Amino acid sequence: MVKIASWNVNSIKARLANVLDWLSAAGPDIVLLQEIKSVEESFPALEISGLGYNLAISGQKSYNGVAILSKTPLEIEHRALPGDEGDEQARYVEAVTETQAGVLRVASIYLPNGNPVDSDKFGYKLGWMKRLEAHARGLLALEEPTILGGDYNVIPNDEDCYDPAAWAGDALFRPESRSAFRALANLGFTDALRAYNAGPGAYTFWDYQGGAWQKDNGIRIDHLLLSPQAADLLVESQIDRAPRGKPKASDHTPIWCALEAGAAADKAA
DNA sequence: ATGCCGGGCGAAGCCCGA
Repeated sequence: MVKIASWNVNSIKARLANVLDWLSAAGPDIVLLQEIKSVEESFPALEISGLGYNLAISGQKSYNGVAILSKTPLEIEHRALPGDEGDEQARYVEAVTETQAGVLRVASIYLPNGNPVDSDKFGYKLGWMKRLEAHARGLLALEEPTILGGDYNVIPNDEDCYDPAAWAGDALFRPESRSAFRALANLGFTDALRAYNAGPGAYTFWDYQGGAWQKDNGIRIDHLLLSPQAADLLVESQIDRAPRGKPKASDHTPIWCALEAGAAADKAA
């Protein structure tokens, strides 16, 4: 079984102890990190490789930054999302790795927030999503097990939000954002969590403010999208709430899925 | 609640996040 997780850590330096604790406790094989807020040179590589992980990093000073950790060696395919050479923000890294469930292609995605919606940030978000859809179309044509995971900054449906009315108009909830997310998913991806968990209350983010965690005022914005070949291997997917309740927590908590070779054959039998 | 927290930067106070 290969366990693949995604976690927006909101600074890898501020979160190092929490991240090391969780890696040791949960033992994921592959981890997609977002908002590391670090360039590659100052990423705590020694500490993380000490737990047996190989690294693929697309870093940036102060903002953004994504990484892939994997217990099997990584071959980097892309350090940025194709389609705009002028885009300087570190929000995408893609690699392939040979696991016991076969060769997997994984991408760590930090999709732009897009607020405020009357600024060019919203246009940047929607443009970024268009580029992601175009790239994902090409990835699907490869017919490989592929996982596009990360902080999508999109609340897909009303049930993914504690109070839809409070989020109406927000860039995470605007019809344009949700429509773009559906267009991507509808190319043929499986939302791993929703394959195993129906209904409301499956949140991955709780604001630091207003006691959101204590009140469970959460939203689901971190997603694992699986190509058909990856979905055939899917055996489980969950949100791990434990890290959000720890001291000095990130405002996001990890989401993970498990893939197993021969899962489709087992399901059919 | 267009920032109540929290992080980066850098050494006060602003930028940014969702």
